[in-house]
Formats: sequence, structure tokens, C-alpha cells
Amino acid sequence: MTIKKVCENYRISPDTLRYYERIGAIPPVNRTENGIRDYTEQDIGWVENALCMRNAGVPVEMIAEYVKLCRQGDETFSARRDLLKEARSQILKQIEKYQTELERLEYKISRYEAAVETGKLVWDEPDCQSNATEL
Amino acid sequence: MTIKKVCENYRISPDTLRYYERIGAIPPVNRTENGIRDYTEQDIGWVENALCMRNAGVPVEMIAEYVKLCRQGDETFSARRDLLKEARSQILKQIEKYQTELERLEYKISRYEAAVETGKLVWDEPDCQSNATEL
DNA sequence: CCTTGACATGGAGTCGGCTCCAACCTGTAT
DNA sequence: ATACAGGTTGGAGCCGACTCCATGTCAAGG
Repeated sequence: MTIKKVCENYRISPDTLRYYERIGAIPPVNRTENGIRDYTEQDIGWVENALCMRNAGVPVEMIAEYVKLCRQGDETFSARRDLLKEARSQILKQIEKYQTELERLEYKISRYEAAVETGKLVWDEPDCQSNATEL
Repeated sequence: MTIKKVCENYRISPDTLRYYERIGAIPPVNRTENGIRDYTEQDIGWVENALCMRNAGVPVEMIAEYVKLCRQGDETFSARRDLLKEARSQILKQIEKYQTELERLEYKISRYEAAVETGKLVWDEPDCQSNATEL
């Protein structure tokens, strides 16, 4: 499968794909005789893996590390597990952060909904931090 | 309150604080006669607002836009509400993405836990070497 | 044959979000 | 009075993650 096709399937640019390969976030891709990349199912599996991890906010460097471990064989199972656990804990922290922020945001939005109605913006607590935005 | 104090309270650098001010993510801060920043409660409210929004992944530019609207007065209530709603929808999307990814990660980790025990890494689905997934 | 177009490469450029720095000012302590 | 601690500024630099570009190769079509 050509790079073009893969890019279309996953809505990414060829540059990104080549970039991932260059830095090791995916292993070297199969080539035709004249050096053109020809992605096998397995190559595509690696691409998906990289995209998944990126989606999860995992830094490319960490993905490269994971790929490297994978290619080192069965001795690295526990290292890979640890790496993934590390990634998980980071995502969890991030989700938590976002959820806290989401609540604040909901509150603010509700105040603004009211303000649009009444023409007056008011907060429940007099000088609540994020509410100090009203002057 | 000095910049130092504010930085300690929020664990950020003075550079960041000055940067936020420069780009308008917080309004111009009060100064003493000799030009030293002297954060009032209100200034700190703005700082907290900026940090909250950044924590939520809102780009600094969007924060600056929000601040600008706030300073323009009561005519901008609905614009501010819309901006916050936009921010909210982005956070929601992000959380969703992360949660999807989290599931995959959990699955992988469980496979690796097993692999560390048994010495054999196996996936439920045959060609899941990198946990292929649709996008 | 020559052009076209899809690919290759290495390296430079971009962008967001800081972070660092040199050069300068000022109030307090030794 | 001199050193020091803590501010100020504008501008440069850095980092991660792409993204763009000049130049080159090759295969197929007119």
C-alpha cells in the first residue's frame, strides 16, 4: 500500500508518516525495489499504534521507545508494560485536570446564560477566583 | 503582592506571568511608582482565570480574546458565553478521545501483565500486533 | 524522447508556549 | 558606597511536533 493511500485512510500527511519513521515511532517501512514505501498490514499496524498513542497525548519519543522495546523481543515485556502504565497514569491525570476545569467552565457558562437574559453578570461567591473575571 | 509571591502561590515562573500579560491573557497589572508589578486581588483573579483556562488546554490566544471581551463591557456577555462554550466543547472532545485511548491502553497493559507471567504475549484478535483500530 | 506526477531525501522553517538572557534600575544591608 | 536582591524590558532561544521545500529518481503516457 502506498504512502498516499495510508495517509488518506488516516487523514495524516505523508510528511508526518515519514517523520514518524525517521524518529522511530514506527519501524522502517517495507520498500519496493526502487525505494518506494510499500506499507504491509504489519506496517499499518505500527502506524495505527503510533496514531493511537499520539491521540492519547503520548510524546513521540515515548512511542519510539515503545517501538524499540517491541523490536527487542520477549525480554522487554515488563519494560513495555511499565511504559504503558506510565502513559496511562499521565492520561488519567490529564483527564482529571480536564474534568475539574470542565466543572468551572460549566458554572461560568451558566452565569453567562443568566447574564445574557438579565443583562447582569453575577457570581455566587463574591470574589471567587475564576469569577474575578467580572469587574 | 509581588510577582515572586504570585509565582510561588501558583508554581509558575515570573517569565510566564509577564508573558501572559504581554500577550493579553491577563490585563495590564498594577504597578508601584517605580514600575514594579504589584498584583491586586483583581489581578490575581485574572491570573487564576488564565491558569484555569490553560489547564483546560485553552490556547493562550483564546484566553486573550476572552479577556479582551471582558474588558469591553456588558455588551459582550453573549460573545463570552459563546467563547466559553467553544472551549467546553473542545475539552469534551479531548476527554472523550483520552477515554477511548485509555481503554485501549488498559487492554494492552492487561495483555502485558499476562505476558510477563506466561512469557507469551497474545492478543484476542489475530492481527492486533499494534492494536489496530479504526479511526 | 520528453513531460508529468508520485515518490524519495536531508534540511530548513513554523507554531505555540514558554524560558532565558543581557542590560538596566532601585531599595535595603553591610 | 558598594554589593546584593529583586524587579524591569525587549528580544532571542528552545522544545515538541510537525510541515515545507529544493532537488533528485523513476515509470508510464502522449
